Amino acid sequence: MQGVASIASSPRRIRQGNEIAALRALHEFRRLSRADLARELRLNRSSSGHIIAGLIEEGLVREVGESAGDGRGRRRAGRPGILLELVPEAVLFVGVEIGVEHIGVVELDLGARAVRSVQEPFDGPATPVEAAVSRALGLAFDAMPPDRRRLCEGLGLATPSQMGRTGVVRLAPLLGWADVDLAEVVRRAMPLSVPVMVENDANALAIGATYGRKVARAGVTLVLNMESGVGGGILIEGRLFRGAHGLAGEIGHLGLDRAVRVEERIGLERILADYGVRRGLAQPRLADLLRGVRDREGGAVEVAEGWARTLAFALVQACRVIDADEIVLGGSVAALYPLVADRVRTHLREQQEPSFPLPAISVHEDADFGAAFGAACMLHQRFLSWESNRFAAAPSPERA
Amino acid sequence: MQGVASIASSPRRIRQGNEIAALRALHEFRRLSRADLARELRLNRSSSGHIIAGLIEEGLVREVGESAGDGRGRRRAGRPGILLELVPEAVLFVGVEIGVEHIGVVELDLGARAVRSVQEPFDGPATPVEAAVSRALGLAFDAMPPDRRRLCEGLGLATPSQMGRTGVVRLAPLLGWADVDLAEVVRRAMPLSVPVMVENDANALAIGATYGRKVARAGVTLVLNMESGVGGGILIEGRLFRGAHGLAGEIGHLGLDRAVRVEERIGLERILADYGVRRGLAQPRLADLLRGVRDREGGAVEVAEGWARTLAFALVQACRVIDADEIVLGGSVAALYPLVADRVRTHLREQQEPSFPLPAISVHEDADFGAAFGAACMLHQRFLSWESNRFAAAPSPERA
DNA sequence: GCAGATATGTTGCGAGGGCCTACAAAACGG
DNA sequence: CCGTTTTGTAGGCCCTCGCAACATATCTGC
Repeated sequence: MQGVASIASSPRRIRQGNEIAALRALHEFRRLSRADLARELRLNRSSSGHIIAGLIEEGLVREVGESAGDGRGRRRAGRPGILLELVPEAVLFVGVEIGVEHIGVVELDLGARAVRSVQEPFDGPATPVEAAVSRALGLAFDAMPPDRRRLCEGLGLATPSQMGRTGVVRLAPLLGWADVDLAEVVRRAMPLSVPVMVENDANALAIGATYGRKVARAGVTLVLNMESGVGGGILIEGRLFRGAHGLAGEIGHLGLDRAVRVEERIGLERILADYGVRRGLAQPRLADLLRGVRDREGGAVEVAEGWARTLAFALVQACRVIDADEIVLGGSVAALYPLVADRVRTHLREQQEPSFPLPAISVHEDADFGAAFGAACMLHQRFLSWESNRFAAAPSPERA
Repeated sequence: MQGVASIASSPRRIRQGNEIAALRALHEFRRLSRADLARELRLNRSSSGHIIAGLIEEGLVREVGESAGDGRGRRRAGRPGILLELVPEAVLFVGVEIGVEHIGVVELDLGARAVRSVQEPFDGPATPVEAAVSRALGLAFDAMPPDRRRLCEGLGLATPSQMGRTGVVRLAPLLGWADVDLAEVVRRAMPLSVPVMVENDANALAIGATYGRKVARAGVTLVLNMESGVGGGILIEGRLFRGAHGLAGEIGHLGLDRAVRVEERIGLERILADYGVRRGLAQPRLADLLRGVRDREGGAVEVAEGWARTLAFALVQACRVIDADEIVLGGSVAALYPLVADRVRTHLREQQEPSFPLPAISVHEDADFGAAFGAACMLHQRFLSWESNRFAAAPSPERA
């Protein structure tokens, strides 16, 4: 899969490439006729029909009863096409998150929709790798009926770890892991033989928070996950940018100056502590702070203003390096953003050069299963790419 | 060239892809036999031979008199292969830099070597776009004999401008340009019809400083251009990462804190001014500072130490965002680095978390024609890619 | 010096895929 | 009701690759 060789191709790979392109187009546009598809892929109508025949045979695509119509009921002259769509229930992708305090599982269908999700409390730091993986896989597969299991086409695992491209964990301070071949541990513990991918939770969340809006959004997106720590992930043209060691986007570690890091100022713990001191509360909760800001309560407003200032600084710093045009805020602390959005924008505008375009900022809702969902999305994306193991039994036998 | 369609392929595109792969492999490894190439591209020997026959026909590849041998003279048993190489003089790429004080031109051959370079003084701020472009193209083509012109396969232009992917300049404060379709201006002024690419000078320099070591280096490289201002560019797997607006990597604009920017501390002007104050010099020169540091002269050493500290801070900040594993320092100020390399590394280690791998740092020499060279490299890279206009007259006529 | 081993380059054949053309089918418009 | 337009499908053609076989060129060991 590296460099020069990946360009070369054999006649059979043509077909594979076109099948992938067809599946992606159907995922992106939901419903297309064979003729639409031919235009989209710049193929001949007859080739399009032939490819679709194969995919229907495989059970991945089906004809929709309804006939075409131009989206808004407008019918053009001419014979209407037979609409095609992916068969959502044809395959299944499982995403698992092993967190510090909980384990989560999400099942994704071929339409990249979550069809099931479960969560359990979990004591991460007290659990060795093998036990944690075993527990997580148990939650994912034990209750799954065998005929459903057979539909599984991949498993993604997200954990708060620094890990290399191949799934070797260098360090996971929050879980007490170090130098573990996590992907290998998972593969050994898997009850079925499907592709396994592992990824840092912030990176997985970044994928999940942006996946499916458009399959490949042009531009650069920075996704933040703001809890006690502040993690992040970067997407370039819809693909995750990991950096050299999987640490790209970890803007919580940016320095405000040489002494203080961003996450020590905008993380959950710090803003709650600040709020507690200002209001004389022993155990302040985020909900209290949010209500306080909404009610323009003294103390809460100051905390929110400081948060907005520091967040803006961090975003400006990050944008100067990666020039993002979109920022997505996730994690529980992100709930603060809508309350101080204009303050953040003001600070952004003040700190950034006038000529530098400001990024669009949005909040990612429904992040409950964020990392697990993202991990499953990684396998969905993989299924619709050259790495898909639909071609595993394909031509080149000299490949390990 | 977007998303789904680029995956689709036809038998003719297979051949094109394999020709590209062959050219790239020959560029990367300099000399290969047909059998080597077949292994490299994972093709059959016979296919490899057929592709090479086509490329020889086109005049892009030739057989080398010498026979194989395993690089170090070691001959294996068996019939030795006939070595092949690119024909450097088969084509030509022109790179042009329009700077603030000079115009530069570089000619690149198919081996990505500079075969000619010219430079002229130039008054950038006083020259309107059309005149500047006309002057630059004149320098590039007026003295070029017609049969050499015909070999030209593309022109790259680097200028200190913010510009979009399509070559529209948003703003070029140093040249006084704004909202110009620079690529279009160049195309209209071109004496020949070849692909034109325009790029920000820091980005072009980044490409030039890293091009050709390996065609596609794995990992993330940050290239800095340190003069009065501090610009930068980012390469991911050997490809330029522009960001959403072409501003990625501009780490001179990073904030040291909310008030001061990095380039105000490590840029040429500032360190010379500092040095001048400390030594009571009216017009200090960089050479003096360098000598001072080498001689452990008071004042010079302090300036260098401050520079090292700030540079380290900037690099740490950038690495926390993009997780680079390699940093290349360019521009005249980079000459300071070798004198304080261990100080920089100490500061890096202190400021970065212990678990974060430090990037390798090197200095890019011979940056005289850096941006022009890089601009030419962009077209060399393009020629060895799908965008190559060798396929322009190819199948799809419905493409604009 | 010579046979065997090993690797290269070339040739002919076959398979698979997409393109082109032609044609039937299914709507719409007057 | 007929012409127009678009869709889906079938057959023939061309292209590219893989495979197997062969001639070629070198090394190795006797």
